Amino acid sequence: MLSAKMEDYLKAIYRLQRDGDGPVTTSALADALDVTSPTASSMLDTLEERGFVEREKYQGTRLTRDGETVALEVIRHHRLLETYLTEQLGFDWTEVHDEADRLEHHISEEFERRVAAALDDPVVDPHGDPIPSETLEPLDGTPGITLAEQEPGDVVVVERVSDRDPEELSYLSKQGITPDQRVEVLDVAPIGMMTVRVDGDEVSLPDRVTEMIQVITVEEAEL
Amino acid sequence: MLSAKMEDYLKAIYRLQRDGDGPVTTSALADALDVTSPTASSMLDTLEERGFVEREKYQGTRLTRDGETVALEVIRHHRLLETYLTEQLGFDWTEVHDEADRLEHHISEEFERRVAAALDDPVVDPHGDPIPSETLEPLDGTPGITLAEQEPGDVVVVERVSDRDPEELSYLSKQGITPDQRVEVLDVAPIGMMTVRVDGDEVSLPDRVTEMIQVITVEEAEL
DNA sequence: CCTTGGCGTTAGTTGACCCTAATGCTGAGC
DNA sequence: GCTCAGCATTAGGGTCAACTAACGCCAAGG
Ligand SMILES: [Mn+2]
Ligand SMILES: [Mn+2]
Ligand SMILES: [Mn+2]
Ligand SMILES: [Mn+2]
Repeated sequence: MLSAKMEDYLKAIYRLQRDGDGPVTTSALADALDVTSPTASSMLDTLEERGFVEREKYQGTRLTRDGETVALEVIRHHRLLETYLTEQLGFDWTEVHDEADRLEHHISEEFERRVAAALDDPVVDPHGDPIPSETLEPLDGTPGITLAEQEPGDVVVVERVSDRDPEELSYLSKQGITPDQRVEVLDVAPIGMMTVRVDGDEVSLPDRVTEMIQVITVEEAEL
Repeated sequence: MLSAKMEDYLKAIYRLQRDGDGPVTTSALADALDVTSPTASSMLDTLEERGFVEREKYQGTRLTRDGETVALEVIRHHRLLETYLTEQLGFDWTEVHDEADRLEHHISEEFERRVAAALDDPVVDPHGDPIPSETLEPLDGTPGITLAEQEPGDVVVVERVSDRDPEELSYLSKQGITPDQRVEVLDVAPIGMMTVRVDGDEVSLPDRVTEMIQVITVEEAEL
């Protein structure tokens, strides 16, 4: 069987592969997982041996279909758990990430099925992230538009908010920036910052944050 | 922090200490955890070093107050999880043990609180086992009466059914032997077996099973 | 084309958790 | 009081997943 760590590696490779272009470098992976390169490198050996990744020496790593399936499975667990903790157990949706990040490795398929059923088979989690189906079909990999790309006067609707940093997430939530929220861009400062209007209030956000907020047009949102 | 294994050791020592009389022998512990004696012995060294157990060389092991607290914590997690899985997620109560046995080591205190609240702070789990309080007060250690001790003609009410063996549990459940069920002893055979009437049906059970079924008198049950 | 800095891999170490084989203790029966 | 069986501990090893230190590759700049 796979250890929790191995699942974390596969999940991280999946993300990096989706966000970047070519194969995933060892150091990017090490960075994402907060381990040293040698540690990542030797784990990659193991994962290759078991058929979850393919590597070209010095040239980076790609997931095999098996590896992608495992990654999608873990992501499904994670997002179902976040949804469940939020909607059924009353967790604040800014606080669920760590809990889901641990439990995703420890629940059974039966647990997964029951949770999905209790939630009526949801297709997105509370951050707006898509939940892989039970059959683990690959997710649509097209990047989507971010708030950072918008210009003054543009009005868009928040689709997804990254859940990487709980503090950031909590702050955004307090400012009213959550999925389905309508946002108007007021000003783009040349110092890597943007001011938007949300629910009547003005909020300023640095680029590193607006880049993590995925949006759709108002027209798309009405569908 | 404590590993899942360490928690399992402490839980096992707690049980053996409660069921037996004196300190827990290394081989009994090894048996319970399905490891060899040397393995158990060296884990006990570690647990002693960390202050969770006290040992007298060759004379056995006892939990310290800290060790008991950890054991109670894990047992609380286990029993809350079993109750939650059964009552809120629709698991069959014969199938929850393994799931709870893994998850008990991985849920946060926040998760524990939310689950307890969702269940209205239950005091017994679906097998009839008492759930330690949030403050982890020691549980009442008095043994209780078992079905095995009853004689023909006695009528009692099931209080607790052991959840150690899922198959056994499933069989008993199918026969209607669950907490709060009234049972009449019809016959005690001299070959280590007993026949009882449950809900109109006759059921025969070997001693090793009736010893694991804790009962109370009909009068006690009415309180 | 050769150097050099950065990244990747290899080698060796550690800690957790398991094993088997050998040795040490203890108490019950002679 | 001695013996010996049974249990406990010690010794020695293995695997897994992390680490640090050392070494190898490679591409960009001189
Ligand atoms: Mn998340
Ligand atoms: Mn799954
Ligand atoms: Mn149980
Ligand atoms: Mn707890």
